[in-house]
Amino acid sequence: METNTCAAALLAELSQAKELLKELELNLHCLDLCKALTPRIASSIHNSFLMAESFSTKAGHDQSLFSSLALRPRTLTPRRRYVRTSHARSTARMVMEVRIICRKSLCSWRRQVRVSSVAGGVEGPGEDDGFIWRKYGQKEILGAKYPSSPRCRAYFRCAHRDSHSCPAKKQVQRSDNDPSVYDLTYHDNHTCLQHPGEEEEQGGANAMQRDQEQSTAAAQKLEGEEEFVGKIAPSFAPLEEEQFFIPSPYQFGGFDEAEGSLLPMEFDGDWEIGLDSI
DNA sequence: GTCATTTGACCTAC
DNA sequence: GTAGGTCAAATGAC
Repeated sequence: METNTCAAALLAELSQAKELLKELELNLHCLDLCKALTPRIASSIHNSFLMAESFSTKAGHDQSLFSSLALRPRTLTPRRRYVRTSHARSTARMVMEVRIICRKSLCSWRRQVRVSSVAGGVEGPGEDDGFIWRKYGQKEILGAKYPSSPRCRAYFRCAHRDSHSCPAKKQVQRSDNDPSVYDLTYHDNHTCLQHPGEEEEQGGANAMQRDQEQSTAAAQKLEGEEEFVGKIAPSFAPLEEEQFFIPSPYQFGGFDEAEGSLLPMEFDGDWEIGLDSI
């Protein structure tokens, strides 16, 4: 594919993702619409990454996507940087927005859980999502609105982190707007349910069944008893800098329509615009 | 004795 | 320098 054609296709895909995200932002109050939009956005972003990856692989590092964005080296010092043209700037802004959205909306997500006043402490709802968590830290948070409440955020990781290398984590913090509401921020998905470890394999069907039951219970909890608020709204903070860098490899998530859940996937493409690491 | 939690220290990004 | 996130030794519960 010719360079300009590749760039145009990528820009079109990114534009579509941006439009879908705007639509999502406007309809955050409508859960059904959000659910419908999310896989379309994830698909569009995924396609963009695939395009960029194949583009980059085909054209080579310095002559790849970013040369088509009219990025030109200002200096050939060990930390090469690029000065962007206006066209490149708008394109780069789009890429950066997608990156922010990937990080904020797909790698992590947040929901709020209303609990009774009986439940005290920053742990709040505890293990009510059906997963087993281990607390590994607690931190005081500045500027909390309710000084009487525990002004801290508790950090939990999946209890199967060691045995299954499960990366799932969550943060629990009392909401500033309503002390009876806890903000739960999740990072990464559970892999322990999808990849049973050695002890389950040795233990046979019982352990597998237990995991499946736990998974089902968790799903029922998520759908039923708790108040789903939505994913973190994407941020579109204006870019002030003339230069920017995108780290690589970059971890982002994808929406599995069949599973109805967010799945982590590793992007290992070349997205170093600034070549900062050279 | 084992395991989970607590909490101060440390690390890293901004 | 500061704040957020993580580590790991100490502590407590069973």
